[in-house]
Amino acid sequence: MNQKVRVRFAPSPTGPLHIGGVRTALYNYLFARQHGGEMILRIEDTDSQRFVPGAEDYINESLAWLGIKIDEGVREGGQYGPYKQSERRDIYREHVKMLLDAGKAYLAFDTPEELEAKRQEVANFQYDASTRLSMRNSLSLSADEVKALIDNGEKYVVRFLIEPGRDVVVNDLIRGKVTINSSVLDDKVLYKSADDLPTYHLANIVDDHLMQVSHVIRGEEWLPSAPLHVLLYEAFGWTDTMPAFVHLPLLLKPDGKGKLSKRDGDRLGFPVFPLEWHDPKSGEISSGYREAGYLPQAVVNFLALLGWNPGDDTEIMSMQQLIEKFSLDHCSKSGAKFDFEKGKWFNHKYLQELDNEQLAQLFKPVLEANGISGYSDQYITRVVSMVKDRINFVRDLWDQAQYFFVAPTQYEAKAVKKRWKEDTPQLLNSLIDHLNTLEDFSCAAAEASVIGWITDNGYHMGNVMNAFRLTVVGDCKGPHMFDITELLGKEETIARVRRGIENITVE
RNA sequence: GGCCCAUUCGUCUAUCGGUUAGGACGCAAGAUUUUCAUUCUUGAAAGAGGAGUUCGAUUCUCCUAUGGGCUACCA
Repeated sequence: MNQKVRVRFAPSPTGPLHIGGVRTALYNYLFARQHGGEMILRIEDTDSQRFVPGAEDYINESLAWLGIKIDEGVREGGQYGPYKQSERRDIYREHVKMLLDAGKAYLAFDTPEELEAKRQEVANFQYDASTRLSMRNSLSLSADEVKALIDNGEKYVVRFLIEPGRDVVVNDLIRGKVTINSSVLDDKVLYKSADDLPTYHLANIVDDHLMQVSHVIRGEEWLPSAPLHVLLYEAFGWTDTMPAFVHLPLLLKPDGKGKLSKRDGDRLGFPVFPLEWHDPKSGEISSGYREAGYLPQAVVNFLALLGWNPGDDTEIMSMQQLIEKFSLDHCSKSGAKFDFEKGKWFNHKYLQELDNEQLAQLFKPVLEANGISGYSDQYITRVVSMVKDRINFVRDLWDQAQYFFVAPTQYEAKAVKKRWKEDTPQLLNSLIDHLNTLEDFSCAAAEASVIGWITDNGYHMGNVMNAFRLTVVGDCKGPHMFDITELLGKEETIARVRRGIENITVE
């Protein structure tokens, strides 16, 4: 590859960035970084009807959260700007004129209503070589008629004139050669006079060319229009510098059919957006990975492996490692069903790699939300160190560790039934007596002493320890018992055992 | 309907003509543990179907089936 690698991520600000879009951005980023190239963020706001306020900020914030860095864009600047298509009208007008002058495009005056009527009337109607002469356009109308229409202020569109009967070849880097006959393509609308804006197809080609994009890496939904894009490069005479095309397989619904959509998240209970999104119009809130407790590195790692693999069994990879290992050769061709369970596992793995101190800091807001305050960082850090291996999300820490902050007031029914026998209160009372004699309440000392006491008296280890745990924790679960009591301290431990004896009753 | 793309365990995937078809998630069992979880070990689990090409096909070709995408003055 002698050309400088320049890729772009070109979302449309019509709503929150979809997780599939995030993956496309990620692959672009990995590819660019690996080749020492540049990554452009271009805002494709050519549909004035669907523009959503806040969507652009959302895109920026999402990419930043995930660690996908942009080299050129609206915020970052760059020498090929503007990077927002609505600010490039002059450029598009100029290029539309080039095609018009070369006879490779024409004006069409058919109204949306007329087109709709035509589609009703003719099955599989397509605006192409076989039908264009029967429509109202600069090919079927005389020059005078066209001029009159324009002078009269009639709205028109510019359509690309497609020559039928040609096999157009798209050389896709992960699929190989894809051939489509130009006869199945329609004369696509390139520009709309109504809002003085191009459509995706024109803007895309012009911008990619002007911004010197070397590789167009996008979703598979664009594959059918790739031949059109090739034809457009030809029409402009840019074939020599045409970028390479890469169409990524889609992210599919975990269960049913079709590609992953906004609704699936709500339906199946997992986010499909990187960040929580508040829809400005409907007020509807869609959950995001960040708010659901995911670490950005986990999301990146998980997403990277949905459609690509490193060629070996490595699964846990940092962004840097992904950049080093990424390869188009190892991208799969078929769509990947979204496996939320595996996503959880990745988050679990990444959580384990965090320092206890870092995790403690993440835990603090959760504690506060549960009305807990006044604990030292050391205390929280020790709690975290004991329970971290059993969590998938930061918020799970509360379920696993709340007894370190609040004494149990309820006792798990199943555990009580299994572990609370008639002689348990009596047993625990003598345990209290023994605990009271302890000078050293540290884990090792307390454990040695209590176990000695149990064996000396011939008690059953399981009976004593489980009942003990039940009173202190509220359930028969949790880390090593004497680690808990050491942190809780002698007084609190004994108080809890006492309370347990008073409150636990067998049905 | 038309056009295009795809098809290996339930899921994500490895294999680039010769393998006991490998790994991971999930699931199951066992070990460890005073509990739960972690961890460890083990197990069940796949080449859509049919024709070719070949000494030999999961791998190459074709057909069928199935899945997906596109078919807008949306991207």
